[in-house]
Amino acid sequence: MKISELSRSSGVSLPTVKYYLREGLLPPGRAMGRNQAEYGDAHLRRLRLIRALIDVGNLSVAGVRQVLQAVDDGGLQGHDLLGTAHEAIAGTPRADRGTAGWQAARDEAARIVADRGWRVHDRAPALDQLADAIAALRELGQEDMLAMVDGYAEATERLAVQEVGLVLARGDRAAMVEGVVTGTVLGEAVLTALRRLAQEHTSAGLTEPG
Amino acid sequence: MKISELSRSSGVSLPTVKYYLREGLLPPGRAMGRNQAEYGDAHLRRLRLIRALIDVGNLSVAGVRQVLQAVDDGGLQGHDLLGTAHEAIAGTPRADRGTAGWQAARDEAARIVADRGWRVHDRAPALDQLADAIAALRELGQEDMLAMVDGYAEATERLAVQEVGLVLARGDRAAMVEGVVTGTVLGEAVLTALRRLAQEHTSAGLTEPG
DNA sequence: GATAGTGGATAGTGATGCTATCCACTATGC
DNA sequence: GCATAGTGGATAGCATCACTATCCACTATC
Repeated sequence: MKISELSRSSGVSLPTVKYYLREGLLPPGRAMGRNQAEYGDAHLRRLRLIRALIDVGNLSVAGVRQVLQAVDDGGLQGHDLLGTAHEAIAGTPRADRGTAGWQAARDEAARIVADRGWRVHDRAPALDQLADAIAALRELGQEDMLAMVDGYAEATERLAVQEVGLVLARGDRAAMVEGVVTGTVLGEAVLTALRRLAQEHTSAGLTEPG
Repeated sequence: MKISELSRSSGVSLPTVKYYLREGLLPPGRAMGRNQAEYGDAHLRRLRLIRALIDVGNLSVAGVRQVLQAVDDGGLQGHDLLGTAHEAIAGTPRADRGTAGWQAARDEAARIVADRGWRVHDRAPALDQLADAIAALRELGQEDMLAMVDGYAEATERLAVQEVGLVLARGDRAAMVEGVVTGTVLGEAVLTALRRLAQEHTSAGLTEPG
């Protein structure tokens, strides 16, 4: 497959394909001459994955690169890969990390996790993100919302068992790796979309006469 | 309170406060003279809300403006406000909407919702987002992940009842409005952070010997 | 009366994610 | 065998976004 065909069959514009090649998101094709290279099905798949991570998962190009490097790192096991994926989707940290209010929220986050008996790395980016959200809720005087935390934790724990089981069920490593990435990023997109729909339905039912 | 004090006590730089004023995110202060205005507690609260939506909720400035306009629109009831919030956080749509694969995914999304008996507006942005994610999963050959959809829907439905109940429990309209916005946006941040932590815990437990 | 600060306007900045153009060269179709 | 379309590679340009900086005439405050 030539680069133009790769572009056509993926729906990604040719300059953009070249851009991804430059940025190292897409591995170079097999060189067939000075100015000719052959791209395969793996490239097409990879290109689709890139677009999904960017469009659906809202990852930055840099985040995608990080994820893909982890995917390509044959030495990485499932669990470490998950950590890398989480780091890549973490995004820019809030400015107020380090203030007293944030530290308190961070402690609260650690306590929530500990109370559940969850064993997570204490430098997990998600802990900081949880602290960000808790700090913001407190700062805004919306602490009553924190009553939801238990429900969220309970639900996500149950779901995580299914999710991890699903990925492990695949058996071979390559498929598991892809499963971790897509499960983490696209699964999140599915979950939040469903959450919004559920909210809409429930809010209509509880606040309207019909 | 003068603008400099507003800046200082919110932690937002003065040029940025001016920028938010220009952009209409922050209402102008009460003019006390040609070049002097008075800002109150409401401005401080609003500024904190803006930062939370931007930093924690990953909203764009335009999205924040949309949300805040809805918040300030006294005529909007709880349910419509929720819709507006969902529109504001929707972001840029995927390019491939309209392809056959996407349409199929969109139909699937509609069916999932219908099977649950959820009554949602059929132009809800979350339906398109769900379709985006489903289409991406199918395109990548990760359809086995769709087995999670039931679990997600079940969980989010249960949570939505609690969430909506929590907001309704507030009684007065202004507090409910703030609750909808923070519950939607910051609640999502809390949920996804917890999801990642739960995954990490579960993955460690199921894939490692310890 | 000096000075620091104000609201308002306008311009500049850095990052990001492409997009466009140019180049020397080559596969391909006639 | 030769025109032409396409190639890999390099470099430059562009639009958007979220600020950030500067300037201004003016005024509150010490």
